[in-house]
Order: sequence, then structure tokens, then C-alpha cells
Amino acid sequence: MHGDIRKNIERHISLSDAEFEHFLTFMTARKLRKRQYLVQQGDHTHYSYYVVKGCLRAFKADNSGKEHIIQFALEDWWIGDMAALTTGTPARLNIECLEDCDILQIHYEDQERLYAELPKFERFFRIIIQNSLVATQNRLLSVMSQPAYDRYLEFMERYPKVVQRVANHHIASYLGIAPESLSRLRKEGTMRSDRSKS
Amino acid sequence: MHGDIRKNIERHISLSDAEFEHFLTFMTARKLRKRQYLVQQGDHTHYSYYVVKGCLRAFKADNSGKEHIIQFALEDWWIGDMAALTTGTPARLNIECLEDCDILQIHYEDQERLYAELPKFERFFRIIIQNSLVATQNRLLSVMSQPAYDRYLEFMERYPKVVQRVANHHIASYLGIAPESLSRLRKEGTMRSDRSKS
DNA sequence: CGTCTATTTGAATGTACTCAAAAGCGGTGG
DNA sequence: CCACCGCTTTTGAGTACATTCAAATAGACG
Repeated sequence: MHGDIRKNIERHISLSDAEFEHFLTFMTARKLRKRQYLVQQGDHTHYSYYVVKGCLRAFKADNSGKEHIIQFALEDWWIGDMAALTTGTPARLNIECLEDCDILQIHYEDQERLYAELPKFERFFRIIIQNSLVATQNRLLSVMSQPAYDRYLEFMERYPKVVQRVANHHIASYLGIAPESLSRLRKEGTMRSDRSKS
Repeated sequence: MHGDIRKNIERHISLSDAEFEHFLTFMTARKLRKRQYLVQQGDHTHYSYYVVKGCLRAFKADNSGKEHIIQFALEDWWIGDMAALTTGTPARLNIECLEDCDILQIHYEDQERLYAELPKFERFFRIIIQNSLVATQNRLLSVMSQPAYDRYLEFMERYPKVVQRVANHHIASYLGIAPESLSRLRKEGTMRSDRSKS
């Protein structure tokens, strides 16, 4: 199941064998090692990426050098710099492998061709993007309305698999706090639960 | 131009007269007065809304009663609670008119029918949603990486028309800061520019 | 085993917040 | 036309949460 792109597409649209084969002609496979970059800030980027296997982060380095993670991606997630892709501007984001990765990529122009030839894929990506928008809106509300500790609990609840696989300072970067702050929150958290246990 | 929904749709897809007429059969017009709600948190909501005329805000009230504005909408913007719409759950958001408004609304099921009958509308909304995702991602990065004053400047630059039309405490709520804080930032801002002028 | 990176801890700092009160502004009715 | 009322904005004082910088400890990998 994990990394099975057909099953994952068929969660939203139905696909004949021929259609799936046709879809696959647009995708190309890549293998990357941990620490390799799929996209680098400032470069031109032309691809959307599907994670067959592995773990990645999309992040922006601000002018003071701090990194802000906008998305993690595990198996069966799509990732890319959509702003750069659609506007043709240089990438805002870096996308880096946190583990060795198997990726399927599709060129932006091929994606447009895919929409033209198999309109149901326009539907598929509309749904994927829509879900992504809902998730991003929720995260924005969360950043604006909740203290860091609550956001941390929420994150662990929502993405337990990510928590298991990525370093704490990356989680801090995703939550929008300093790694030292996350360390302190975690300590206070365990102290709270210790207290409640006794 | 403003409030001309056909011109706005045709920015992304081409439309015959017949197609546009068919589209219109799915839309219904509503007039609302300032302070009226289009959606209330906790209610079931089934519509997406297009602003022909007026100004609205979409916001969430958190458990402590504070309000967090996730979106403003002026003429030609679409607004709605997408999470509630797609999952069928009660609305996370309130949507309130900040001025008297002319709205066109489409029922969620009609929107699905529209996609089926005129697939190019699936493309249209895919593009709209995609742009919205890019904007929300940028805002998230902005909240996480920039101090409040920079976010305020950015907001004024990006949405000058909103600044002219809504109260400062609403802008504060959008920026994720207290109204008192915005007041202080504005004072410091004018002091900075006074200094640079002299 | 040694090196490099991640995490934790400490101390001082800062940005934005809360609560409370004053001033400003706009609209309404006498 | 002016006086009053309600709401928005500003100002002040004290506070809290998270940050920065620096250093110590712990862990991972070759």
C-alpha cells in the first residue's frame, strides 16, 4: 500500500489499466540519498514530486538564516514548490531528503498535458490541493491561536509517524519555535504527566 | 469589471455563452446587510460564496473567545469554509459581512454537478484553490518568520484596498496580534518615517 | 574511540500580551 | 446643531512566553 501510487490515486478517482499506464508515461523515477536536495531556494523548479519511499522536508531559509519548515512528506505524499511552479519564479523553498528516498516526479508541462488528456487528473489534483489548503488553513489558525505546547501536542497527535522519523529540531522548525524552546516544552510536558500519574 | 463573475472566470478558462448561462443556473443571488452572518461556527454549511459587492471576513473564535481572521474577501473573491464543506462537519469558521454585500452562492452538491457537466470548472476551481494554497502558505511562512511590524507592512502592500475598508482591530486579528499591539506598531512606524523625512 | 551534530540547561533579553483607563470618532436623537 | 452614547483606538504599567547566546551533555556515525 505505501508507495503504491495507483491505489492512492484511486482513493479519489477511478482508473482503467490503460489510463494508469498513460499516467505513468508522464512520471519518472528518481532515487536520492539522505541530505540530497530535490529543490533549492532560488533555483528554477519544474516538478511535482510523489514520495514512494522516504521522508523529506520543504523549508524556507529567511534573511537571518533561520529555517522554517512548511511541510514534511512521507510515503504517498505529494510535495513541491507550488508558488514557483505556477508563477515560473525562482523557488521560495528548499526540499531536502531526510532519509534515502524513492521519488516519482512529473514535469509541470506534462502535468498540464495530463490534465488535457485525462481530465479526471484535474479532479484528482483539485482534491489533493484542496485537502492541502484545508490543512494549511488549520495550521495557520493553530499558529495564531494556540500556545507552542498545544501546537506540539496537536502535531504529535496528527503526525505520529513524522515524530518517530525526524529530529526534534526539525519539529521545532515546523512548529515555528526555537529548538531550545521545544526542549523545554518537552521537559515541562513530561513533568506534567509525571505529576498526573502520581 | 468588479463583480463581473464571467470576466473573472474567463481569466482562467474560456466560456461560451451557453456554458456561462448553464453555470449561472447553479448560482443564486443574495443580499446581506453589514453585520449579517453567511456562516456561523458550529452550523452546517453547504455553500461557496462569490462576492459581487461588499466586504467580508472569515474568522474563528477560539475557546478563550479571541477571534482570528483567516481571510478577508472583497469583490471577485471566493469565500467559504472549505473544511466544513468537504468533510460535512460543522463549520470551524464564522463568515460575517463587514459592509452590505451582494453575494452569489453555489451549493456544494451543485458544485459537484457543475464539475460533472462542465469539467472546465473543475479546472477553474483547481486554479482558484491552488492560488489560495500558495497565498496561505506564504502567510504561514510570514507568521512564522517575520516580526509583527514587517507582517503589517507586507499586509498593507499586498492588500491596500482591504486596509482602506476594514477597522484596525480586524487587521490586528488577521495579523495575529492584539489591537493594542497594532496601535503601538503603527505609532512606531510613523515615528520611523518621520525620522527618515527630517 | 573520536568527531560531529543534536539536545539540554542556564541567564539575560525582548516582543507582544493583559488589564485598565483615557482619548478620539461617528452616529443618533433631542 | 449640539450633546450624548457606544465603539475604536491609544496609552500606560506590569507580566509572560519564547528568544538569544553560550556552554555543557548526550547521542550517532564512521
